[in-house]
Amino acid sequence: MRDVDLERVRALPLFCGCTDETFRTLTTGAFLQRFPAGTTLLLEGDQVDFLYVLLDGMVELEGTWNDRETTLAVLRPVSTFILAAVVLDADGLMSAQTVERSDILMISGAAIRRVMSQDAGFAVAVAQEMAGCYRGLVRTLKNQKLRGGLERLANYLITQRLRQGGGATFELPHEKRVLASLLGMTPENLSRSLASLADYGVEVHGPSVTITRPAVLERLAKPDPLIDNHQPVTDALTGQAQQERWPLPDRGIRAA
Amino acid sequence: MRDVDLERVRALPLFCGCTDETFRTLTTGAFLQRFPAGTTLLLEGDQVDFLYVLLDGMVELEGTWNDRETTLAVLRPVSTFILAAVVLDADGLMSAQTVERSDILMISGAAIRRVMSQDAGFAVAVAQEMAGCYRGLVRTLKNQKLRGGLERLANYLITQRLRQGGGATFELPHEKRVLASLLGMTPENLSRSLASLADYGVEVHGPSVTITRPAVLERLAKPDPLIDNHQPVTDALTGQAQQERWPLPDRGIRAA
DNA sequence: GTCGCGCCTTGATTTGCATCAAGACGGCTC
DNA sequence: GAGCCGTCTTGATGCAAATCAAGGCGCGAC
Repeated sequence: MRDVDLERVRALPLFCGCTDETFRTLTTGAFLQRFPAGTTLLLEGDQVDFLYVLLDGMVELEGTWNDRETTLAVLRPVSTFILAAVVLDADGLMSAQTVERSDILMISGAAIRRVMSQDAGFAVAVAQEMAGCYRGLVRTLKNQKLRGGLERLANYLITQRLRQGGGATFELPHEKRVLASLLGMTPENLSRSLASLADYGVEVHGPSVTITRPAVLERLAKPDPLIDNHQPVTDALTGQAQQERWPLPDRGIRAA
Repeated sequence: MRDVDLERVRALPLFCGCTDETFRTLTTGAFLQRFPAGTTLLLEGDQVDFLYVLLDGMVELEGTWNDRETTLAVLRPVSTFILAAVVLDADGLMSAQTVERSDILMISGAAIRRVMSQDAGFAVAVAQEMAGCYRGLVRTLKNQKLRGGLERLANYLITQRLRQGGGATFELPHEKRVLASLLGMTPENLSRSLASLADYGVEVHGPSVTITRPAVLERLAKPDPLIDNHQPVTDALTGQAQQERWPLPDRGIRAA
């Protein structure tokens, strides 16, 4: 495994608080693998033996029931996934497959569980990461239960705009059918909803979206910091916990 | 605080792995309080200063947006809540209110965060509890996105039957309007859905439900271990992590 | 180039669910 | 007891979303 990759992993919130020894223990048994697009990494119900760390590419997490299928999340580097199943040594509740060719680091789950009880700093980092993932899901569930399809889409666009720098034009990060599934609607309905957002200043050309009147769109979307995480995504902030900690600077002051 | 209450807390998965010193640190600063029914313990967006432990009574967790409201969970003793916000020192994403008169132990969040980095056993327990909560939410989200209202209700009834001993007759644990909100439907629709389940051998008299032909109901509900957690609730198994660990007996053997 | 195959879009139709409205029932106060 | 309020039920209606169906478009294979 290349040093540059090791450093990227070491910089993850999940690993930056652990001891060198812990990190060495975890990475010596680990291996980095490259998967082509469309590879199924993990099937719902499978025993989970590894923690996965996405270093490059894109991964989709999905759930199925009764021949239906839904996208639960789409991951970008650098992210870890199925940590919860690893912590509890339980079966995975979702499937994972690559969307693009992806570089993925696989770390022994047994090693992670072993090391947690020896390195409190690492255990704390795992707890924080899990808490961040949990809060992300709470947001998703509220989004799903409280908003209608058009509102979910409008808020998604607003969030994307901010995450991609806040300019008027940005790119949809996935295929539209994936986006539809993520938003809990059919591709047909996503298409229609995008069309009807033209009235609110949204122009769509293929994967490129331009929001001409943000204020108008916001009046429809009613974004809410308790549902939408508008944190800008920077290189410095990876991992679910960090994303949930924002905006914590002033909290730190309050607590001090 | 009474010794008998202290012991119940000590026996929680979250606390039974920590040192005596950790436990003493956490509980000396804590206080037990009794709240009447309908008390709001915590409002969405509030800063969270305490970990709450429900010792007696019933608590509802809810989320709101744009004058809409949805129930995210209903808790029974002994449960902890808002652990994620405590771990990350973040604002709460949901409101909490008592449904019945409730005895609730409040433990300093700052103390919890402090103690985590000193007691690896405790930090591991927190990580496991968070992982269990996370997996519970994944199940909820799949339930919500993949199934229709009638299917959610049918599966809810099957789960309740098992949790209450598996007899043909059992009781709905909450008011029907709360149940409706939990299942993501209106009270009107819950009423109609219950009525239409008569065709599948479900008899309802007030809060009491009888399932006369479980096989027929299951053919409609198609329960799935990756969505429905059919673990029987016993006194020995409290806490989200433990509930997610079942059925682990044979996993232990495989791993050995 | 031409074919074929996904993806996306658009339209027509049906279904599921929310909403609106009214009434039944039980528990409560006075 | 009468009156009231909240819960639950039932029916009528309207809207949102899924489904079904057809066609356009981009792109790679050959």
